[in-house]
Amino acid sequence: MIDFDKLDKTIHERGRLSIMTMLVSRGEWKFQELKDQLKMSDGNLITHLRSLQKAGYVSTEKELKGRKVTKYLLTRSGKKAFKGYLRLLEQIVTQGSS
Amino acid sequence: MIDFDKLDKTIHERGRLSIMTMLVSRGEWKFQELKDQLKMSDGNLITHLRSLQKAGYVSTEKELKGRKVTKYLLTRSGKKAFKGYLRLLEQIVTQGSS
DNA sequence: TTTATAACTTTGTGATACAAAGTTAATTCA
DNA sequence: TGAATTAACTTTGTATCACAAAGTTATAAA
Repeated sequence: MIDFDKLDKTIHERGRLSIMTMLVSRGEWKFQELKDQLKMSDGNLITHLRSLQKAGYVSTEKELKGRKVTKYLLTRSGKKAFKGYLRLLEQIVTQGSS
Repeated sequence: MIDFDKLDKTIHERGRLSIMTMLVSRGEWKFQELKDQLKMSDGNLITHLRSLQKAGYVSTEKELKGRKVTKYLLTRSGKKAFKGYLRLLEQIVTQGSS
């Protein structure tokens, strides 16, 4: 039996899942890029990013030169948590396809 | 890019995802069996089952003889929707593992 | 006919997704 | 220089929803 208690709720929510998937597929994303790709409102996006930061999954880098730009990236812990999440997805896919 | 808009919210929620995964792995489940396996309260379980029924994903069978027992099973449409959902999960897993 | 059980329904609470509008700081342009 | 623009927020309000707990109904066993 799959242990659904282990399903990470922070990652599982659609908005944050899409963010995590982007961050894992490419190292860094600017706030604006995430917003454009994911078509979220500022408020919604920042709130999800804050949840992910609060969970320790995401960190930021500010560009000191030029325009005010914030880049978001996965932490080591974020990568690990996402890997664990993916393992659970795999179990679901496997069980659902058998 | 994965289209997260296509992610079926009815299925994606943890409780209902666990129900759907059970139903696809074995044809029929009694209410009591689901409750025992998933450790949900009556109210929570029935509410999720109702949502799934409302979406047309789940149907019921009542035993006419003996005790009052209700069995739950996937509809054709539920199987199809779940397959679509799994395809999206596969995309996430693939993208996340590359 | 009392008791027990399955399958509900109802109600209340707390969490949260999301949009919209407002704020702040820095940069560019007139 | 200062007005306008832009990025990155914060705040606020709403609507949804997960979940638990307690109450209801119908059936069956004792």
